[in-house]
Amino acid sequence: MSKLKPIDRSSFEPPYSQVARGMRERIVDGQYRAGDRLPSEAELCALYDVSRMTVRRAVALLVQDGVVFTENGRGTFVRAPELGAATFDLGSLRRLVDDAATTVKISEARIVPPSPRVRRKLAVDAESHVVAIRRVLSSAGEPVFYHTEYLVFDPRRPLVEAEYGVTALRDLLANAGKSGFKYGRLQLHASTLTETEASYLGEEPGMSAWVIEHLFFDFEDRPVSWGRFIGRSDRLDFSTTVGVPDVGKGAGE
Amino acid sequence: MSKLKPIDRSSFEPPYSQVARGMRERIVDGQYRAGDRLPSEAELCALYDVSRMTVRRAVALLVQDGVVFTENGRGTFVRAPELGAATFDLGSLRRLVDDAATTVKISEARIVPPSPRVRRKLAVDAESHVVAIRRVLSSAGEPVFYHTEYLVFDPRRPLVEAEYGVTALRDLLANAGKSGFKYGRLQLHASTLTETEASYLGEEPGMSAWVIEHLFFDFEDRPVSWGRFIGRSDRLDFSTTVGVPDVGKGAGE
DNA sequence: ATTCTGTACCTGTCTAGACAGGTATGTCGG
DNA sequence: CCGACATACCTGTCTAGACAGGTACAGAAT
Repeated sequence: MSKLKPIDRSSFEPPYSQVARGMRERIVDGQYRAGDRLPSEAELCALYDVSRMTVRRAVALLVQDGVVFTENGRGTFVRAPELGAATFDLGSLRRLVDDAATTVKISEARIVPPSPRVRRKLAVDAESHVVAIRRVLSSAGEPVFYHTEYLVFDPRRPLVEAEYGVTALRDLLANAGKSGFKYGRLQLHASTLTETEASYLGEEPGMSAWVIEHLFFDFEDRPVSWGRFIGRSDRLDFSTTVGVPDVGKGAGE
Repeated sequence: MSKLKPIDRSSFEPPYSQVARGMRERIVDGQYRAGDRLPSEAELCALYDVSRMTVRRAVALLVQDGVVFTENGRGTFVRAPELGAATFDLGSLRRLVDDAATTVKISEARIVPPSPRVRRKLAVDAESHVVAIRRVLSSAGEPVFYHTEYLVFDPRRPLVEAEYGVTALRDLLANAGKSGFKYGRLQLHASTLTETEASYLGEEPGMSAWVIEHLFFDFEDRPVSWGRFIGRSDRLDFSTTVGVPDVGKGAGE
């Protein structure tokens, strides 16, 4: 066990990241394999000539990435890639909305009495009203997603037209900074296009599609917005990796 | 700004977790809202009477959960819930396989010449052979998932029958400890059941379904296993939350 | 009025050491 | 043979302090 890769103190990359990258490389190389125990923190301190907190931070990075796991009193071990540990994110949906070539057209925005389903979702009675918004998201002129949203209508605070537009959607998806929501629940479904949805998207009914259902709550835990994104299954990319595919990504904070 | 909740030094919950929970509660209460700046680390040190590293660990927990974000030189701010930041995991698939009521039946396991698609996925030529495995996962007697897998056949190392069975699948999904894979790529698709798939699952063709496609690589970055899980869309739960739904979950390590 | 600069404040990073508690293992006494 | 105990090693947690570098703002120089 020798000091194979000493820390470059003049580098812009801080030591904890260099240590993490070094260990990651050894795992990728196969020097340490699934189940193997890594050198103890004290040993790594000596190997890289850094303090223990720095080593622990490096290890914490690898733990966070699912590359290794620690057991109290035993050591740090390389984790085997697990299919069940995979996570998928909505990155491609976010990219779609952030893309300049994406346009949002509001096909409908009016105050309606709530349907039974909307009543149940938004926990409102039949006498109240909701704002129904339907949008079509297009990328490069081609319709990609059909979005329906129902907002609890508050007659005391009439909303500005702009709030239903593109900005509101962008705030919902990307960083809002200021949104009236406390939290939201999301569900991902596999479904098929109805005739209405297919007509909006220029596809054929029965085609397999994604449904992203979202329900947002205000600070009093009352539901205020319920809606669904519906789009062709090939327009959203849910792909991910388990294990240690490459090293390049471990550097950024 | 007073010491509202002093740290309980006799509690089993370590101080860093108590601090994180305290700040989380204040955010949930609406005391701090999206965009607001939290007290600086030095202020939190004084408020809770702990060292700065303890405060930083607490903040790091909240950052990891997406509750707050930090900006160098400016401070720590409450993050607004973003739909685009949502992540989905395969927890329900893992639970399904871990469940004692789940059975795995191998409907086929034999050495076959690879189809063009399998040849492409596994990067093998037409002269080589692959092991084709088809499994049906049932929960409480009811078929839930249909799994097809193709393994590169290595004649030098004939595999044990058991490796194709339930154990191999469990290792693939839950913690394996020792697997021959270095990493894997996963893709989630929305699709519809073909006639073959529907017959295995006791459903009707055309029904919307999940497809989880997986491709695993060995330590020489060569693909060794390609396969797909196919199942009814209502048998996998892809639900998640954005923002701060509740406080109870912040305690565990 | 504009630009530059110092300063206060903030997060980011690192150190050296300390104690607690879990884990594995060997030894000793029964 | 076997259980109890001591011990070495490991990760988990915390402290007090230090320096670096980014940010914002007020005041000085132009």
